[in-house]
Amino acid sequence: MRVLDHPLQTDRARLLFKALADPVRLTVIEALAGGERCVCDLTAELGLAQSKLSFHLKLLKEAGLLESRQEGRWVYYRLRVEAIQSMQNWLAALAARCERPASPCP
Amino acid sequence: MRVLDHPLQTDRARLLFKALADPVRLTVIEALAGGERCVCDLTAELGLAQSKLSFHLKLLKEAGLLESRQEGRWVYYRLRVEAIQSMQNWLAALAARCERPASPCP
DNA sequence: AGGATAGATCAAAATTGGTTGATGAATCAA
DNA sequence: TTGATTCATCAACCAATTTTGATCTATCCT
Repeated sequence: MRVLDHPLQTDRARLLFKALADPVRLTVIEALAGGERCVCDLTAELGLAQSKLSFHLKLLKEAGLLESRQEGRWVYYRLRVEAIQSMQNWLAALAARCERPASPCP
Repeated sequence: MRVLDHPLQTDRARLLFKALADPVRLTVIEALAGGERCVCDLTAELGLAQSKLSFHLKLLKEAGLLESRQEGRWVYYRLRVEAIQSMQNWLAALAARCERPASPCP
């Protein structure tokens, strides 16, 4: 991995972390871990105002954590497992760098 | 895992994600992935105002991502790999739930 | 002791984020 | 076509975070 690749990767990771840094969005994520759901379903189950849920769904989608498909009047959202894997990979790379032999002897 | 355990775990994860959801803090994290550093070192290397860096270091430490030790006038910060592992674990659990056989047949 | 340096803390200003209620677009059913 | 339903969008408001510059504490050196 070149050094200059890193900032981009990191910024992408940052957007993913930011997307998960909110209680409402985490609730949505956990609800969707069980599988695809339509918006009205989520609204009811989570007891959220419709515009509020819509706001967070959009944000999660833009971050790459969700994808959606329309079916008639309904819109179904689901988790993108690849996004979760990206985060895992980023964290794994970070952890790996921490395990390094440490700096040259003093 | 009981259902009621979950909110706590999730909220802890949320705080970690939040801590990583900032460009300055990610820069700090990456700098510390190379090993322990003193504050003045980081200030110089990252070109940050001292109070600004101090603010973010405190936040990262409170989130459990960093720990520090004082040596004379200097304070050294380092990454807590356990925190990174916590995040990895949380994500792995989430990903595992996504792989489920999906809901009962329709 | 006196001066210099490292770092933490604080309050005010600036910025960013989230919520709310209203409105709009698309789909469907009658 | 009309009315109902689902969802997205918008602007105004409110709340949380971040930045900045100043001040404070502790440690060290002379």
